[in-house]
Amino acid sequence: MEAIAKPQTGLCITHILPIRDALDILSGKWKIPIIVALCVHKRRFKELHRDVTGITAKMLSKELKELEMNKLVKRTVHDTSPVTVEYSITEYGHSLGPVINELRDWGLKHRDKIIYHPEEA
Amino acid sequence: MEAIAKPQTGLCITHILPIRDALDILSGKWKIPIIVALCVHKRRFKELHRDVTGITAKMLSKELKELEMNKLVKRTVHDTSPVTVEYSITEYGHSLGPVINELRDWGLKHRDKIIYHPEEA
DNA sequence: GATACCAGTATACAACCGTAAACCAGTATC
DNA sequence: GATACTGGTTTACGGTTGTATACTGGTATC
Repeated sequence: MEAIAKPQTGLCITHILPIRDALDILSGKWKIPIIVALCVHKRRFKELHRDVTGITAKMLSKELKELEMNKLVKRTVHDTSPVTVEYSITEYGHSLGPVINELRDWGLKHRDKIIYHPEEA
Repeated sequence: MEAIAKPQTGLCITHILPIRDALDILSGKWKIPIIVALCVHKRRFKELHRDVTGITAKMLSKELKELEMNKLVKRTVHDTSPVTVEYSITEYGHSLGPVINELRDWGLKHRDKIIYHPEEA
């Protein structure tokens, strides 16, 4: 790369990099649906598997691990028999609320636009 | 990739589906960086290729087509020689502003958290 | 003993995302 | 003629994402 900083370097640091950070954590088909489901109330693995429509056990397991690593979701093992595992959203996970709300608002508006004005520029 | 996801019930319709719609359109490594770059000012292909650090021509071409299909970006061909092509953000593209701002805010806060409180729950 | 539920794993596979590099036509400059 | 600019496309390839199916071990129920 170049030794001399490009003019948009400032733009990158303050505008693009944090967005990439956020997208890295939230990307993929399932993470946000899982978070939304857990925001309503905590759930066990099989309950999540049923409630997050279409996800496979492998993906659910993988996504939950990543969300736990990022401190967005908490995994609690209860010493019952058989063992039950409970997933809940952390306080930090709740900090995603505004992001999720904006995404949802935009998605709803977009859906309206697609349905009612499909050909409009 | 479907423009509109399958019909479902309750929580899904009002909360999860619109988020999926939004993510379908914005997903991937490059779309939001491209939109952010174009928000600053319109650019030609090669300029974008230089300014969106790391993207390949193939991906840039592909992403621009998808963004154009979704009316977020406008492609204008100028009858110069050689032909110049100009990409600009549409008014509809600007409607993503709040989403991008929230993502950026959260990404900045997350970065702070990772840097200053890496072990905290 | 047979079945079912719990929380996942294991394996195999397909599709998509993304990279690297070469290549195209047309115009202009050296 | 050689090179470089314009805006891309083509080919080849690897890595990740995501799906499908089967399976584990322990407990409880029928």
